[in-house]
Amino acid sequence: MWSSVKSELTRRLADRIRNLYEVDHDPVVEIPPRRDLGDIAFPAALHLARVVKRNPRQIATEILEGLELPPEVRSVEIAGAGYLNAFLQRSAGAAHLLAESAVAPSAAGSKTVIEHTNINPNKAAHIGHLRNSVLGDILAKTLRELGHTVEVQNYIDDTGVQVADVVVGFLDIQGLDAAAVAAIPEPFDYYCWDLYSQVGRWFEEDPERLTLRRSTLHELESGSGPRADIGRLVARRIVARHLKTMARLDISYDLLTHESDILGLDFFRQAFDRLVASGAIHLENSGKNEGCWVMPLAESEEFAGLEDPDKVIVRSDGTVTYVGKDIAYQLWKFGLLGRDFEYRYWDEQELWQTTTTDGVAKHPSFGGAHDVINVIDIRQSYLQKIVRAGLEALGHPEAAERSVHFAYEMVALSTDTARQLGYIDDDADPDEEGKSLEMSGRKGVGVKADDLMDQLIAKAREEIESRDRELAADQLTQLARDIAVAALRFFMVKASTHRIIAFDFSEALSFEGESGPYLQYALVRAENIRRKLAASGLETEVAPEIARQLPEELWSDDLWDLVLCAAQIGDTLEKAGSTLELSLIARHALDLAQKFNALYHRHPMLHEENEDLRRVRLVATRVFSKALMDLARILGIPTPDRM
RNA sequence: GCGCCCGUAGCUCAGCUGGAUAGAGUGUCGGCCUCCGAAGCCGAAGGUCGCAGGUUCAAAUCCUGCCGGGCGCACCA
Repeated sequence: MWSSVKSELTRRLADRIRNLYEVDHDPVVEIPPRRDLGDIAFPAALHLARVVKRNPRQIATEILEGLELPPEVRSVEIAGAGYLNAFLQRSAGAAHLLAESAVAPSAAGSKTVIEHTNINPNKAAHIGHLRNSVLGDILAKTLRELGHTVEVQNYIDDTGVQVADVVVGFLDIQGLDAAAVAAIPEPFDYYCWDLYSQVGRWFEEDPERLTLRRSTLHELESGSGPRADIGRLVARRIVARHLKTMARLDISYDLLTHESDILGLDFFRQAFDRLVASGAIHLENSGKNEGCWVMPLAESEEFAGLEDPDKVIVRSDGTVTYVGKDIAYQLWKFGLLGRDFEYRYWDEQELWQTTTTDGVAKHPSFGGAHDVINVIDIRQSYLQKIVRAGLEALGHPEAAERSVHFAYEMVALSTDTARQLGYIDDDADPDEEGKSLEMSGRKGVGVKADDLMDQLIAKAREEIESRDRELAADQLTQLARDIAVAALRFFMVKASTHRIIAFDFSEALSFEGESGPYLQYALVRAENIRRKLAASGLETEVAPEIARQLPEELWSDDLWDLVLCAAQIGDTLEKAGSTLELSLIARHALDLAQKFNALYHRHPMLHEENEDLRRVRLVATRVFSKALMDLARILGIPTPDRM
């Protein structure tokens, strides 16, 4: 009803304006700041003042005169400088929201591939990775809600430099063989976290040692030899850990795609031949890129001003850069490569993954997307542009157009947190005061995702226990987890994508104010009211037909404001989906919860004698719960009924 | 050097395609648990919207130029 009444009013207004002034005007829709001003505002008269050369209020009067109102609209008034403000039928509007969801799938079901997480399989996941995974997961849920078919892929860079470095650590520093690496106890990803930063220092001590990285990288790419064996082992063990970490946050995937399979199945060779044939890349015969296959970017406006106008796709030693492999992968995602992976099911992890040779005959169909969204931090914008340029060069401008880079800013550590963890000395340079510290897997600087989860769960448990909730042990465990998940996911999604998050322990561990638990608490209260109503033998539900008949004047502005806020969640999801600004969903959820919590103290239900008034309040509460449950589901925030 | 992002209350941030008294959270101070759960609510204090121009009936919002901070421009990803 919300969107239909908006568009109907807009249409009638546009008609009226055309008849009156013979101009085509597309009326802007706004929401007035207060309910006493109205529910939908049209500043059309203000915009027309210049064209029509008349006082806005006068124009508004002329438009309003003879404007036929849709049945959902009670009245339209002129306000302020010349706003046309519509007031909706409140009982009817609320009844409508009781009967139907405020979210209507709009997409036609076309397939979207979302790539997210993509953590290098050589160390534990840290909170920066969590931002990626949480955003990717919420994006997938949002698009599904809007009617898209979504396939989530987690790309495993198991043949890259980062894995190579850990292999060097095991083999050349620690002198371990594959069996010994396999025998290292869990948490294996924590072990590698330390080893990886150790390798970095080891290389710095003697740059000659970098030849070991090079030869390891070669072996990883060819897939045979002791270094390749250890590489595979490391990648598999780490990925298993990452999946477990993500599962704690209810994040899962449809498919793991391995870079090694892109190489093993000659995906890159396929793409390479086409890149050469199309002239998109050429072999450099001189200069600093001598012996490399490069993609010239100088002519493209998008890449203007680069220090080096060429991007290396194949290194002089014959190995392929990440971008090269990613072009092949991107082609496959669109079904444009002309070949497919083999697939097998990873039983322990319960998900499909690509493979090179031992695939099974029966598997779901993967790839072949209409749209592709890559969730990757903003620092990789340059590389993502090159991937798009590659698609374009290969004659797929439409695929390039539908390749979206969902870029988000980094997670850094706040000064306080960095100091707590010992990354900054207490007597550090005063100039550094107040500056956040960038995390670095290479340097071993960061907060591990599992550590944060553990702390959140412990804190939640403490909070619950302090309240004497009389829960069984397993209920307490479950609830502590639910609250921790809510806190963490909300923390990651409430920030705008273009903002750097300065991660601060005290802020992340707060369950008050703008937090996930705040949302849960509002829902718990709403549910609790219904339990109490039931216990008193009162009705806990109002049928839409009854709600429609409730006296209009019982709707106070504040109660109606909550309903109107709930009516708009569909708009927010649409906007979040189209702009990739998922924080809008979090903000809207907060807005709902804040409004409800405020009403909660002003409009008691149990002790209200007037049956109709009680019903109006119950309707508002039900509409609120439904809307916030919808948003919580999309945000991946669990909704316990007690806490 | 070129490109992108940020600069709004002590701190962390909202503020949508210009529009109705610049809003939250947190912190500080003061209230509210014989009354549907105080992880909550109510109130107070707190802002030259980085600076300077410009466009406009109207600018935190658009344009230009500065200043301050961050990031990118690898044979790492």
